Amino acid sequence: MKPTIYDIAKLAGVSTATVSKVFNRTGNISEATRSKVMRISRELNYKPSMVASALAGKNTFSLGLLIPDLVNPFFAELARHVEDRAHEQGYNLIICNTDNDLNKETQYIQLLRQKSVDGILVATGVRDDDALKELIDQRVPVALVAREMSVLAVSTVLVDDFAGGYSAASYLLELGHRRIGVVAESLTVSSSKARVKGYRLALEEAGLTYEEGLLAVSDFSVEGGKAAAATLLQEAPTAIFACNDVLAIGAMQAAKEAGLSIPGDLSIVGFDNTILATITDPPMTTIAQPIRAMGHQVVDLIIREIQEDQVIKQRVVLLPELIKRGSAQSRK
Amino acid sequence: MKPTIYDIAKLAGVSTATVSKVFNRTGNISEATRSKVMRISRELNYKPSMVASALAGKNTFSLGLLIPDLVNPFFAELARHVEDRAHEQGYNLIICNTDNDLNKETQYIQLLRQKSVDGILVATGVRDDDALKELIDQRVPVALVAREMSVLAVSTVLVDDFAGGYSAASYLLELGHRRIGVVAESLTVSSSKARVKGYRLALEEAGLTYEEGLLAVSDFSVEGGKAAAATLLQEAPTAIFACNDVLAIGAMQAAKEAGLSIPGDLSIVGFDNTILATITDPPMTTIAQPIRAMGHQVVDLIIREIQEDQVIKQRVVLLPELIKRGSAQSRK
DNA sequence: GTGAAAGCGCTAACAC
DNA sequence: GTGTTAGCGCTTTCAC
Repeated sequence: MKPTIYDIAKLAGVSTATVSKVFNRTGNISEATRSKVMRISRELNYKPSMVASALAGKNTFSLGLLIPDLVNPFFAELARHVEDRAHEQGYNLIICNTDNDLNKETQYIQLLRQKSVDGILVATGVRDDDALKELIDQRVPVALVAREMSVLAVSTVLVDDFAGGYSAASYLLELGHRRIGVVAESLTVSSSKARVKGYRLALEEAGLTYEEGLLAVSDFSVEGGKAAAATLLQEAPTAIFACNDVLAIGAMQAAKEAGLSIPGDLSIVGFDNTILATITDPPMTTIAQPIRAMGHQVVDLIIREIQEDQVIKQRVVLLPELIKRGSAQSRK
Repeated sequence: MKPTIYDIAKLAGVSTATVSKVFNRTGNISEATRSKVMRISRELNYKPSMVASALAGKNTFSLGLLIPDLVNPFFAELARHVEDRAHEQGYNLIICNTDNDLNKETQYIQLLRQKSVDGILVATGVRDDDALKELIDQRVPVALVAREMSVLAVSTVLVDDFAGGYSAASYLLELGHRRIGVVAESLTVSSSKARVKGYRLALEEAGLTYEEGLLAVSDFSVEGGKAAAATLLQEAPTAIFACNDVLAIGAMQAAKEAGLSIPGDLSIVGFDNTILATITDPPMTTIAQPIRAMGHQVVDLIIREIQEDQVIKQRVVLLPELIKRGSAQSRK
């Protein structure tokens, strides 16, 4: 049987309160009893049960992370950095893949609450999420990352998607492109929408009119991106801005299949700067999100909310950065 | 304040035992009281606390998953499928990235135990792991996935790595290649070692001698694979078998940098069949692991161990499959 | 079919 | 500096 605090107390000849205090470094304990308790604990290989401790009023030291899909390298990288930071701070991460499905999201939130996680990190793009609102009403620590929910007072860490879209389009414009297609993920996802808006503004500032025909919407997959880009190609663009690296890869494939060389015949700019962008041929020019920084910041934010009871919510907007590699060049 | 079982009991005019029974569908409860309890619960939005329930002797319904790194698409995909299956069965997943670092692994195992997870899934390649042995001694449900530990009696799900290496090399041999390099991940990782052994046997069966010079060891990264392949190239191989897709991508990059065309001048075969293999140019010929099946099976295995107290441990070996795409062809 | 009560392992007043 | 004790929210045995 696993030893409990009682076993340690008995063997060390002290009370459970004392044992508890040495493990929590609370109260005032003499060095002598402290080391005795520690010795006995080590001998019995005693480790305090976090579930008992949680029930007795302390934290569970676990965080929930709601993301669409780990297979998406952007979210895998985000999850990795979130987990790293959480672990550094003594928290564990419960991962929940929602596929941006409202039902799944609601279900997971429910579960996480029953498990009494200390906070919930939300990176899924579901809009209009009552379960989320409820959480916030009930003062459960929540923070958004890489997504937005303007109506809610909730701490948020994201990249300036609008600026990213703007900068992608501006760069392409600078290179002399005039017919620039855009392949977007579902426009119901806030980040995707903002990127397209940024793109649109850059075009309009350059005196071009935004054409519906140059926008193709896709689900999140290489195949989707490929199909979307293929339809776009009929409009004879000289460049394509894809709202994430996965879609950009689809676009690259579509171009190759259409016999177009990249960047010779078609320039492509992606978004995210995941591992994917480094392995394409040519390497992908893309808008980098500071994924690591986002992960760290959002964890720090939520932990502050957990520990202090009256914090000022904040919205951290990080700036994306254009990474020039080989998939975009001057228009011939 | 969140409602507790006492609140429900009081309002429903029954005892807490009764409420507990209706939520657990145990004992015999009249339809009348059942529905009354349910109604009140719904009105108060009552959800049983899993931490209290766990302390009172039930499961926590959470599993730990130890993996090297979520950024590695193979493990991201594995984690996704594991999470899916776990969720289907009512379990949550706590993800732990160990970077194959023994210290981190030990630390995580410790933490997971303190959190009283119901079982621990191990996909990291750390050898000789005392913490793991201890777990098994203490009858904590443990299962290995995509890794091996022959000395231990522990349920395992993996692919036949040896057969995979053999089949990769055989295919290349069949295509007429005679000088086949191999780039491996650290040979301390069981799966990697087995793949190289399979490769070696295929060579020897074909009457070739295994040359040390044709083996390059790399860390797990595109750059590592690239560097390893670059040294290999000096031995003028006509084909390279890379022990995973990430390394294969590195090899493709090295080849291109050396002015070699793929598959014209150099054939390349990878391993894993992650999303990466589909996006290279040319698409990568690789050995597919049935990642989804592995994830599902290992979850089912561990849940059986959790629920039944006397189970026969088993070792499930799935067969890898050669996926022919464009990165390997007949030797000219 | 339902309830009383002990107990899961720990924490935090409060008393000494 | 250390101990007593009353919970935390639930499960479960046993009695009715």
